[in-house]
Formats: sequence, C-alpha cells, structure tokens
Amino acid sequence: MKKITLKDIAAEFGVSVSTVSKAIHDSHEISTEVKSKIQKFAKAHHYRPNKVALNLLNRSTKSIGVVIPDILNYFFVQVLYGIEKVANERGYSIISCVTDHSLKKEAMTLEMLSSGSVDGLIISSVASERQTKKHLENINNVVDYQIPLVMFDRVMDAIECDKVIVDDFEAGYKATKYLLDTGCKTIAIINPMSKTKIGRLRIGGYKRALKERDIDFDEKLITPIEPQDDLDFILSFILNDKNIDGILALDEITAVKTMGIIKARGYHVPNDIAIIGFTNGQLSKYVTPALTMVSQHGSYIGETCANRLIDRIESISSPGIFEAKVVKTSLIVRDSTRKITLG
Amino acid sequence: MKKITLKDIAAEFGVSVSTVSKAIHDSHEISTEVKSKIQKFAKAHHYRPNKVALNLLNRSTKSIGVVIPDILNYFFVQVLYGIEKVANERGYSIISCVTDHSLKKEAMTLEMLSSGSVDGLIISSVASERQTKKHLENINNVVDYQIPLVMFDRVMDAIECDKVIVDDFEAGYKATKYLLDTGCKTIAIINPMSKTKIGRLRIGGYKRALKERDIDFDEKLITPIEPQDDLDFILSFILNDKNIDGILALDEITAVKTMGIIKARGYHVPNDIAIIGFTNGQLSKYVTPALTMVSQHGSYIGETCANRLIDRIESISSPGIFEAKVVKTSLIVRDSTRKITLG
DNA sequence: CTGTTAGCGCGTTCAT
DNA sequence: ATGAACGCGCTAACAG
Repeated sequence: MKKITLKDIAAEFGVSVSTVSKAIHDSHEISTEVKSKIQKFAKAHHYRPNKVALNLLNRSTKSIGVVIPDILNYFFVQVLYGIEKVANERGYSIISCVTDHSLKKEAMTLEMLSSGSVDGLIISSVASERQTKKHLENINNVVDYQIPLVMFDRVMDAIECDKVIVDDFEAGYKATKYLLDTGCKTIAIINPMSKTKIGRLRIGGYKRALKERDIDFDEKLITPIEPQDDLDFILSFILNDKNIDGILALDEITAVKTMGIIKARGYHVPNDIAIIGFTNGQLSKYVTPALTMVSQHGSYIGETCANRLIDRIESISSPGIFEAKVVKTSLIVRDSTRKITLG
Repeated sequence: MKKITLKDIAAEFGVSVSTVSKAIHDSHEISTEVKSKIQKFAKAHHYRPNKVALNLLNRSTKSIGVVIPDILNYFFVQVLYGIEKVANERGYSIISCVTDHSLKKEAMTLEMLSSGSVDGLIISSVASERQTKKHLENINNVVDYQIPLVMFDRVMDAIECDKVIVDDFEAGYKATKYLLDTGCKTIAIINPMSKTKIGRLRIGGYKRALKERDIDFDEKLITPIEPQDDLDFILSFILNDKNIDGILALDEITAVKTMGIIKARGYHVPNDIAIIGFTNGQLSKYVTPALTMVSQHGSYIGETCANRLIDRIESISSPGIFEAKVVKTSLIVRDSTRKITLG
C-alpha cells in the first residue's frame, strides 16, 4: 500500500483537495454525507497528514535536538531521560545526537540541527574548555539563528543562552567536609577531568573545606589522570608517598576502579581509606562496599532543561534575559566512608 | 538576527529566487560577480537551506526513528550507540523515543513517527508478548505505510519485516553447560522476564543442556520474579529448599542483586554457589566477585539494525524478502564461576 | 546568463 | 456546500 495524500483522496472522489482537507478536519462547511464517506475512506487507507508538509507550513517541528558528548555515560543518559520525559509530556520529540567528545562532530551536528530540523536545542558542549574561537563562533551562529538554546553541565560562559549547571564547587566542598567530619586527615583527589572547569570547581570546593579546618593545601595530593593512563601504576605512587586516608574520585568509574585497586592492595575501605565519588550512577550502589557518592540529579537537570527550552520556544519566558539555573548536589552516604560520630 | 531565506536574499539584490538558489549552489549558469556577491552575503548572514523544505521536496528526511522500551537499561543504550554510530556514518540522524514499557505510548510513538517524520524505523516492541490484536494492527499499519521497519530483540512473529535477534536458546544452553562443566549439579534460574519469549528460549537452552547430561528437569528450580517482588525473601525459599550450587539470573541487575544477597547470607561465590547473568553491561565487571555473563553484543545488534534499515531505505536490499539475522552471544568468564578443570 | 513556472503536501483564505 | 488560489522554502525544468 502506498502512502496516501489528500490529493489521492480527492482524485478518488472527484472532489478538490481542499474539500478533502476540510472533510477530514470535520469542518461544518462540508455536507455530512461527503464528510462521512471521505472520513471512512481516509481511515480505511490509514491516511495521516504528512508531518513534513505541516512543519513547513507551521514553521515548527515540535521537536528538540539534544547534543551530548557520550551516550554510554550514565549521567548523560539520565539527563536524556529527564528531557525525554518532559518533552514527551509537552508534545515534543527528541532528536538525539552524540558527539563522541569530538569538536568536529559537535560542529557538524549543530550545523545540521540548526537548519530547521528542530525548534530548539539542548546541549552539553565538548568545547566547554578547549574553546576554539572558531567553535565558539559556530555555537553563536546557532544562537543568532534565533533558535532557542539551553546548555547544561558543560556550559560556555561566552555563549549567551539559558543554562542549567551543577553546583560543583559546593559538591567538592560537601564531599571534602564529609570526609573530614568522619576523621580523614589527608585527602587525595583523582581527577579524570583535569582540563574542565567542572574539575576545577570541585577542587575549589575541596580547598575551601580544607581552609575552614586550617589544613594546608598540598598540590601533590591532586592527581590528574587521562583515559589511557594506568591507574594502578599511578595509585602506587600516591599511596606510597603520602599517608592518605581519604580519596575523592571526580567521576564514578574512577571511583569504582580506584576502590578496586585499593582493596586489592590490602587496604580496608573505609577504615584505612575512605572514598567518595562524583556523579552517582548505577555502579556505585552495587560495588563492595557500596560507594558514597555525590549525586547530580541528572534526570532533574534534564527536566529543567526541557521545561526551560520549551517555555522559550513557546515564548512563555521573557525574551532576551537568560537565566542560569544552579542545581544543588546531594551526598548519598553508603559504605565507602566511615560513619559520622555524633557529639 | 532573523532566519534568512532565499527570498530575503533575492529581495536584497533585486533578483529572482532561483538565481539566488543557483548562485549559492555555485551553478555555472550564473555570472561570477553575481555569484560572489550573493555568496558573500549568504555567508555573512549564515544562510542555510531550510531542511524541512528540502525534506518535503525530496520526500526523505534522512533520519530514522528508534523506539525502545527503556533508556535507563544499558542494553538498549548499547544498541542505541550502535545505531547512532552507523546512522551517523551513513548520513542519517536519530529520533529516539522511549515507551517506558507502555503499550499505549508505543502506539502513540509509532503513530507519530510513521507520518513522514522519518525514513525508517527500528524498534524493540513492548508488545512482543502481550500481543493485543489492536496493537499488532497498529504496527502493521506502519509496515503497510511503506516505511521500512527493522525489529530487534523483542520482535513479533506476526509482523513481516527485517529482524535482528539474539540466539537466546543457545545463550541459555551455553551458560548452563558452562556451569555443568565447572561442577555444578543443581542449577536454579531466577527469571525476571517470565512473560517474554526471550525468557522461554533461555530456559529452553537450559533444559537442553540438562538433557545432554541426563539430568532431570525440575520445574521448582525456575523462579519467575516481578519488579516489585522482594528478592531477598524469594531467595530464602530457593536456598533452603534445594541444595543449589549454581544460579542463572536472566538479566544483569537480577544477577547483581542475587549475588549480593547470597554473599550476605554467608555463601561463597563461586565455591558454594556459582552465578551466571545475562546481558553483559557495566555492572557485572565491577562487582565482587566479577560476574560471569552472557554478552549479547548490544552495539553490534544496533549496527546491524541500522545497516539493514538504511539498505532498505536506499533499496539496496532486494525488496519484499525479509531477513531475520540471528546474533550469537558469547560467554564472558569472570570470577563468579569456578574454573574449568581440564583433563 | 537570468527569470518564470511548477510542485513537494498541506491548511487557510476568499470566491463561487 | 465546494473549489480556486496562495504560501511555507526550496529546486528543477524550461523559457527567454
């Protein structure tokens, strides 16, 4: 069976296209019998108005583009989940694109999406750090294009748009304070995101917490790592060099791996070394011991992004004034940290 | 800055729309100076052809719809990853929709997607089991609509289309055989997907493996569970009742939870009880001990789906004859099973 | 070289 | 009660 159009139906009954259109929309202008016979035929042939034609007519696609660096990362999936949920409720579809942390792909995706395919864009930009001027310009084009844009998590200050960000400073502070409160003296940081602002903010919070207790900050306790690094090897240095009794791992997988290595080396978690990880996902709950984590509420971030964006699209929000919403984190206490001693 | 169209540019220079179109496409029909001035203007104003208009013109959107029951399930994310990868390489975008295991949502999504928004569909249907006739009809409409469809994992026999499925029978067989080979005598199954064909196939493989060893099948060893069930409570029955030394958990999260409970009850894994889980994801590698799993190669499934679908769309495949591709599983041996004893 | 016309599929005037 | 005409933004065939 071929895809059927108004034209086909019109030909079938020897009437005009507009008559068919009106009949299908149950217009009172059309006689009852013509209406019913056309409607019956349309239903029998599964007529459905061509979305693309309507999009063109309405200059709106009722869909929003989501651009994320990585879909195998549970945090982004959670955000996507939140976006999809709200979008769906409000009658929008999602076009999701993954950039694989590649600037070039991100540029291409933006280019593609910003030419009418979507009514708005939600993005977590790879380029949040290594800000090429060219790329910045690229994103700005999107904004100039009059297409609403919401950035989350990895945002760029130089772009004027709505933003939904995590209070990473507070997260770092909170986690550090908790380790301190539970008796840790020397806290190391394993930092797999050393080049990002997010990483810097978390370390900022860490420093702040130390300062409050008059503990000197020691640069050597901070270890930046890259994906290709041998974590086991790196940890041996850290563990031998200092008398560490607490570790902050700035993402979930690093937290999990770090704990595995530490346990294998015979340390007890949390008695010898306590660990807190960032970005609560699926893993931390089921490892042994279950990891204490900083949760960023990915789904909530997604929902917030989607609501803000759709408000913009339907211009409920006041135009021109952009807002940056800061989402607080919370500490999910499990068994990789010692219990807090009251009194 | 407003979105700019050919018409706007034409007005700007007092030429016709088609001249502008040709100039922008660098047609040889247009004089060099007109071309260059138009091109310059277009670039300055970030002109980009309206995708929607082109879609209407070409009767193609260069995008494919993906419908999955759950995006927080790592298997589906892996499939999505594979699809996205291939689609991207071949110049297609993804519109992803989540049905939350709801038949109604799936019907709505299909309805929405099949009216011109996408060139083809990849779906894992919630309805693969509780096949309402109405719903079947609904999916069949899509097929009738002349829009290419590929089903994966949870497929429906009654739908005629390309399919990519997992060899679940073999998976059940393989896992059971491995437990048997490593000395297990009494193997229980925890089945969180008791209503699906997939679950039945895996159990079929299990029975087959038992039969090969002349072990009688005991219905009581199979325990169906529902999401709301108290696994701890259920396991106490199973463990008390039988002298179980091996467990097959038919999905990852059940495997992980089951192992946690078993360990908490003082059993040693794998010496007292060995465990194999299905659907290898992120979790199983990092729990202690690391779980032996059956991998379904989600990403590969996704790639296969996408390639098949795009071939169909571009009608490289021979039309009319549908293929069902069966993807083999593999056993990833880790530490929740005993070592195989050679000789 | 440039412009006119037509049409993708639809809904919305405005005539008849 | 029905139909013709128009336009959404674009390309392509054809005319000048």
